[in-house]
Amino acid sequence: MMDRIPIGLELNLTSRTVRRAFDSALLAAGGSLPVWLILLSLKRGNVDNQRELAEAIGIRGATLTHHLNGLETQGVLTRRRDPRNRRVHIVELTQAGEAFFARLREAAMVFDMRLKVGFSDDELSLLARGLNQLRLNVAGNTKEAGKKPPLLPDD
Amino acid sequence: MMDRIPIGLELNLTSRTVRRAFDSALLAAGGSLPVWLILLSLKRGNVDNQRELAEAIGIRGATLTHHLNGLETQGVLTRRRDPRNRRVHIVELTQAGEAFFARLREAAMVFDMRLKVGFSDDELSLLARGLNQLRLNVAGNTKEAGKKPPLLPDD
DNA sequence: TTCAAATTGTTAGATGTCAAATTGTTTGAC
DNA sequence: GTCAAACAATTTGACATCTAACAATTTGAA
Repeated sequence: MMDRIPIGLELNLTSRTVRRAFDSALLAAGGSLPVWLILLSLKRGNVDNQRELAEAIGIRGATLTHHLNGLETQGVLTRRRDPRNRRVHIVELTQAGEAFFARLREAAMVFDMRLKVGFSDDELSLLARGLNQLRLNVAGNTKEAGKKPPLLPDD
Repeated sequence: MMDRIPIGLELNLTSRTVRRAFDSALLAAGGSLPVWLILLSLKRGNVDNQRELAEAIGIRGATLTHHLNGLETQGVLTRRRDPRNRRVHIVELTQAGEAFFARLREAAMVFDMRLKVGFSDDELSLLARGLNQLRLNVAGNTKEAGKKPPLLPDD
């Protein structure tokens, strides 16, 4: 009812602020946000190719290529053609890459603790669900917009 | 308790996805996200100088200067020195700028409706408060981290 | 078998963003 | 009055990101 700042603006400002703080924390460990996201996704092993990797972290394939070039030059990872499908590049961490990942993970874990201050488990879940709904609402197909179960009980 | 995706990753992915969709909507109206944020903040009239304007929309002063240069070249706005404090630039929309703003506002309002689908007023408030808390948690001074009132009633 | 369409990744060119250094202005201490 | 410090904005040089166009490969249908 009351006039509210559009949720999109709120999201944008929060994301920029949090990202800047996180980036600064990673910088102290020699990394950056996109690099961390790439290494984390690779270690999780739940992506099969660069297209999926790029989508998982919210960047375009071209941008991913750019970062992979840099990381390969630094000796953090290697790329080789998948013999079973030569369109695909198999991306693998080197030993140095593993050590680098461990260092960044330290910084990321510390930051995550700081970010969650003041949130209960339920509140965190709810926030995550809200964010997820925003994402669904702008997804290409309008199928998932306006999901079934309300986020809060309907008293 | 259960393993959860870090809220920072969730925030990052959501923000990128939503931003891309919004940017695309603004592009159809001849604008972009940073341009829209600048014009909106100027129209609201709650910032006194470029430093405050940049902070309000979450970019750095240098980035703002860059956009203002472009907008001034396009004839959307003018800059002149404040005679009472010649360090300050007074930024004003031209008539063409007002028309441009009106066009972008149309697109922004349509998008905001789409983004809010499935959210009740209370849910939207809660989401905004959660985002605000994240912002406080990474703010330079740790004073506001871990605020008093819980986001959800403590049953 | 062959070839058009789909898929994967890269390149090229443009824009958005930032930190650091710089220019001009104001403020405050003396 | 003078000058150092703070302040507002700009410039510079670097990265991050995007879209569009492209090259190589795979797939599927005739």
